[in-house]
Order: sequence, then structure tokens, then C-alpha cells
Amino acid sequence: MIGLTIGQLGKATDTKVETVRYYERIGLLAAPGRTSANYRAYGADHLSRLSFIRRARDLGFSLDQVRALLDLASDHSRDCGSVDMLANEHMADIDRKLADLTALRRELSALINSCKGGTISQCRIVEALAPRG
Amino acid sequence: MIGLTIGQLGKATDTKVETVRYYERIGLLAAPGRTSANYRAYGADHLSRLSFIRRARDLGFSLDQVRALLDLASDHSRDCGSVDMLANEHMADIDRKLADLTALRRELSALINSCKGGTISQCRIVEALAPRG
DNA sequence: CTTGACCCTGTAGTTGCTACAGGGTGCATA
DNA sequence: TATGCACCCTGTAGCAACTACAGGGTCAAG
Repeated sequence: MIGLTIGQLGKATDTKVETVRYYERIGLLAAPGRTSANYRAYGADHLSRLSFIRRARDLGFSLDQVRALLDLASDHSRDCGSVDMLANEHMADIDRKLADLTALRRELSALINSCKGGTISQCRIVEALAPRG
Repeated sequence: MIGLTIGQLGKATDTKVETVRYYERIGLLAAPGRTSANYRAYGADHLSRLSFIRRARDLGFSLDQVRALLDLASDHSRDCGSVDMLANEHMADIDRKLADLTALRRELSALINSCKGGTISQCRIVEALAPRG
């Protein structure tokens, strides 16, 4: 028990206080002990777990994926294949998003290049958006 | 007045019925007339406006951006520079997201490659996520 | 002893829908 | 005529992942 306040924990993990409480509410972070004034008092275990959560979130894992990762990580004797699988699935997600965004970018870029100025009534962007407008 | 039902309008624009009603609720699509049975009856103007909305959404514009585009597009004599600006801002957003995702992909890829199998306790992925875990 | 920064709970807002529940309508068919 | 089915209506609650209050209590410094 090192007795961090919620604000200190937040600062240490770059997490807003409300977010920490939110993680507690949804059962991702265990409820800590309380001081006599009913303040949350966090220990080293909370700090490391929240660090894990934030790092995984930064890498784009959903809260559900983070939960799964935490479950997997807690069993040290388990084969790490399942962790690898989760990471690879997430990688595939990212690749899909990249492809989508790239296609979008191309289309929007073509649209923007088609605009040669003038008034809205001649604007190719507006025209392209509303084919029968 | 061509008298489309909400279902027909939805089919024509590839929009779910609930989504059409949602657009009406938030004031993006004008409330149409009603039949004697209180069914919504849409006209050509609704069809073209909803087409515009859906196309812009497909291109990744937010509803707020769509609203702005619709406002701009309604004034035909206006210079189209403002439309161009909005499109360019959106393009910049896309580029930022692309850069973020690419960085993420690189980081995650490095993480995945570091895993050489074995148990969780030796797993570099878990290790990298929880530096002091 | 007061000011300000922190803490507490609980609830509602954000974005863009989606999914009911609990009803009414319209058309075809037996 | 009844009955079934697909469609329509309103209103509300849910999703992710927070964020932002409102309306209070606590604590340390000056």
C-alpha cells in the first residue's frame, strides 16, 4: 500500500480522474481501499494494472480486448499463443482501417482537385455529393 | 410530392428507417407531410437531400460537417471557396488519422514480431504492455 | 479562518446511430 | 370476413469510451 490519491494515479498514468473512476465502475480496475475521509487510496498493483490498460488503449485495443489481454496476462504459465492471436486480430483491424481511409483519401482528393473555383452552382464538389440535387 | 414511404426512401438511399427518423429528430432532414394514417410521405426534395447526406457521410464527413456543407450548398450564388475549405480540413483530418494508424501499425508489428512463443511469463508482448508489471 | 485545490457521488451529455416495446395500418389471401 | 404479414408510428434505452457537470466534503497553506 503506497497510498496514491486518484489524482496522483491519474498523473502517473496520464489518465483523467473521471476515467479512472469509470474504469472502476465497469470493473476494469479493482476498487481500492479508502482513507478515513473516504478518499480512494491506490497501491502499486493498481498503478501497474492501469499502466497496462493505458498502454494497450494507446495501441488502439478496445476495452474488451484490454480485458481479454489482462485475463491472459494474469496466467503466467499459459502459452502466449492466445495473446499473439489477439494482437494479430487487432493488426488486421488496423490494416482494414488503413485501407478504408486510403480509399477515402483518394476519393476526396479527386473531389477537391475537381473544384476550379467559381460559385456553388458550378462547384464540382457539391455536384458530386448530390448527383441529382 | 411523389409520396415515398419512409421504407422506400430508406431503400432508395441505403439508409435504415431508424436512421431517417433520427436525421429528422436532429433537424438534418425536414419533417415531411403525413398521410391520413399518419405515415410520413417524402418528396423529391427529401430524396435528394438525404442522398447528399449519405454520400457525404460515406466520405467520412461528420454530421456537423454535413450540416455545414448543406448550408453552403443551398446558396448557389456563393463562392465555392468555403466548400473547398471544409473539404480540405476534412482531408487534413484524414491525413492525421492515416499518420496515427500507420505509426500504430508499426509499433504493434514490432511487438508481434518480438514474440517467439513460450509462456506468458516470457512473452514480450505482455512485457511491453506492462513495463513494471 | 479562509482560499483553493483536491476529493466524493450521481447523473447526463457526447457521436451516430441501432434496437426494442407496444401499438396501429394496409394489402393479399383463404 | 378473418387473418396474417409487412410495414408504419412513438418513445425510450442501449452501444463505445469517455467527459462534464452539480452539489457537496476535505485538507494544507497563508
